[in-house]
Amino acid sequence: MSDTDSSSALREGDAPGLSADLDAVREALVEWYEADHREFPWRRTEDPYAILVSEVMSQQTQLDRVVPAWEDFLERWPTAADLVDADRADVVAFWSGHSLGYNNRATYLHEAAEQVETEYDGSFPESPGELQELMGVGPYTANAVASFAFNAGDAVVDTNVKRVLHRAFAVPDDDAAFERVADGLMPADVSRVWNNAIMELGGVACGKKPRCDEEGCPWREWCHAYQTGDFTAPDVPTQPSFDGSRRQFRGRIVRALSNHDELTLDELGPKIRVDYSPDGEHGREWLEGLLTDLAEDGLLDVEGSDDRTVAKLSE
DNA sequence: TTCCAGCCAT
DNA sequence: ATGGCTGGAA
Repeated sequence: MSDTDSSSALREGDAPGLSADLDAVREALVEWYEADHREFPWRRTEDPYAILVSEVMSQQTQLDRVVPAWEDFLERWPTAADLVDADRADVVAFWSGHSLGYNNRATYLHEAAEQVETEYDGSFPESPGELQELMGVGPYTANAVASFAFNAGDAVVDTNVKRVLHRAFAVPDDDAAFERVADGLMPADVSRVWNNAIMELGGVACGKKPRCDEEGCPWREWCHAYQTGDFTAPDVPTQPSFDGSRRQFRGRIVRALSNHDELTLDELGPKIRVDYSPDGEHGREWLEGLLTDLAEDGLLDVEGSDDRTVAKLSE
């Protein structure tokens, strides 16, 4: 169920292609998932901390690349209490060192662990609503953790689920409609297996390139796209190119500082771009702007000014 | 080029 | 409501 619209029934036009035989649709998906699915290590635990770590890492990062990072992370900080005791600089350095991207997610995770320790005495809340109060945890992640750790989540709606619902049941490309249909489709008290199953379907059989027959999609007999041959997916906004972007330089700064403890502007500049010159277009002023923003994101500490400015990863 | 289990700040 | 954040791989 959505955080914003907790008890909405389906509306006219939400799912013109949804079969009347809801129970058959539901059963087919769960049976398909249980018969065969990818093995990820976080699917073998019910520890909410371990699951939160996997979910935060998985946001915009391919799952195969998350596996080794997740294993290393939990070996280093096995519990939320261990993570709270860690220096934030070490958590950020770990994140950067494992090429997980979006370094501020490392700070969110560290902050969330602190919230669990101080506000919940070390034991995770179980409801999506409370989970969503944790730093870095939005509607998707709250329902994922509630589902996979406690079997107590509402239907998740991510890009996989949207694509599946849009194709299978002709749900219009509208967030509220996706929420209502996802809710209406999920059987009661099975959020753990259900949310795994529907995302598995979107990841394996109903990806950008559909593999309906190869993967034995359980919904072929009801699927609007399978019948019409129109596998259009909801638009995913395209990102501006990464090369030469501001994000690229933020990433390089974090990586440089995780290797060098602390650096002045003129030491750091040449490490992140070959054409750095203190008074040039990409000089101290430019670099200081990036550092200030990174500091506001809680990733860095910056002290001093002008040529004596020194940056390091935050404590 | 485009994609990938989103969330936060404004 | 919109922009910013990351980097490896297909």
